[in-house]
Amino acid sequence: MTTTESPNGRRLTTRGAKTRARIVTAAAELMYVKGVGSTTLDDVIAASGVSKSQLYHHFAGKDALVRAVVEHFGAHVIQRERDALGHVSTMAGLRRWRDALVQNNALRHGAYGCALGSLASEVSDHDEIARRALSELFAEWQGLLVGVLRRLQDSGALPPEASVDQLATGLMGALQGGYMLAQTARDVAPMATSIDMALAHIESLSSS
Amino acid sequence: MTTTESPNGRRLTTRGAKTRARIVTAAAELMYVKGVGSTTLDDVIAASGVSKSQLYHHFAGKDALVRAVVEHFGAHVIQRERDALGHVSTMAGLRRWRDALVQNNALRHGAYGCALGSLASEVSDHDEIARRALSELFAEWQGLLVGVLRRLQDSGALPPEASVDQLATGLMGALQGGYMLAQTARDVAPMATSIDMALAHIESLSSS
DNA sequence: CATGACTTGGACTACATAGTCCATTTCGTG
DNA sequence: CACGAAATGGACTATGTAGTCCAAGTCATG
Repeated sequence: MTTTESPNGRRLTTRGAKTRARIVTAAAELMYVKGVGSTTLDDVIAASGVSKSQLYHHFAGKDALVRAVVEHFGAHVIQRERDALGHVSTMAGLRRWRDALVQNNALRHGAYGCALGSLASEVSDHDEIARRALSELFAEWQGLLVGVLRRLQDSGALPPEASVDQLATGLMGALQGGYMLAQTARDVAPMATSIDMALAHIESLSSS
Repeated sequence: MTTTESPNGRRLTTRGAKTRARIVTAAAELMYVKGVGSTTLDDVIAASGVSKSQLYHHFAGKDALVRAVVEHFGAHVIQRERDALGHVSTMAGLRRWRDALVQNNALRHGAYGCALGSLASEVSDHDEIARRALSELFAEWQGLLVGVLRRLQDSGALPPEASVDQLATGLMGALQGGYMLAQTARDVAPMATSIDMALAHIESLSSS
């Protein structure tokens, strides 16, 4: 078994890394489904099958675990969105992206919302560090949208004077608001409608 | 002192009603600022200056109190929005409505989000009854927006074929998403941008 | 003004949960 | 193989929180 240097200089065996990963994935799943507040450390222990001392060995406390979960979801979502948006350069591609998000959410009747959005609204009042991390993740996500819009602009599908930053912000807002309405209504329809309106607006700019 | 009949047939003196109201307003304030999860009943007792037995006399438990808070905020928000939107019949009026919401939120650097939205994302996983109440409140709010859009339609500012229901959903999504982004970024700018995009889209429909 | 129901105060209990501690096991390294 | 550091197991403590209980006070009503 090899050992690797962790960022803070502590040694960490692959076994330890595996344990840490098991804790984070179990915690992430629970916090996504039940919410951060009603996920207890005992829940995490039971779900991951590790002992309490392992958890406290790897994390200073619940806040540290929550921050690790934020990073975990952040990496996952950004990766997913990078794959989904990285090479999109047409309105049709953007609509396929919309379809994928909506259909993925429809599987659960919109019950759980966006992983990052749910974390954000639950955590940002309470943990300044986590709030900032989430804020940067949203910015990164939005940056991917900016990339798409720029490519649209390059291909002439969007006029050069359009403010891609503002459009990306609006699209992000529609997406997150849609998730939230869907979660409350237990129905994906408002999410679809909300994103559609943003996309329709972006598309309408080309013909004006 | 007069007594009134409460809905469930129990007698309730005006003194009792006053106590109940004090509990709800204190709980609402705390839950808005700190979140539902991290507001304890002891917090509510301390803030409202009532005793524990009073709280349990008026409410079956924390869930019941949360539901009362939902109703409280619901009545407040719907009242505010009815005043703000009830007679709006122009795009300019809609923009003034936007300005009021944004400016009101700017006072707190967007720290707390929408009262109903924050409650919704925290409660809807946990309490089905509260979730439904919030869902209906959103529908009512959206109904007010539908009213405005219909008046816009009547005055010719919006074409008859426009789907006011979908536009209202999109506007609601942009609003809620904007609140959320603002809350996470501690900056109202994304909220303003998000709503602006929705309004721009609505306005653009008239000239197409 | 007497009565009983409504209202109030606050101590008390039961329990869940965060966090601590130390003995034991596993594993990399010389 | 021997040693020490990392990793692990699980019991234990402290504390915060929801919820209970009963005695005392207040008020509408006859």
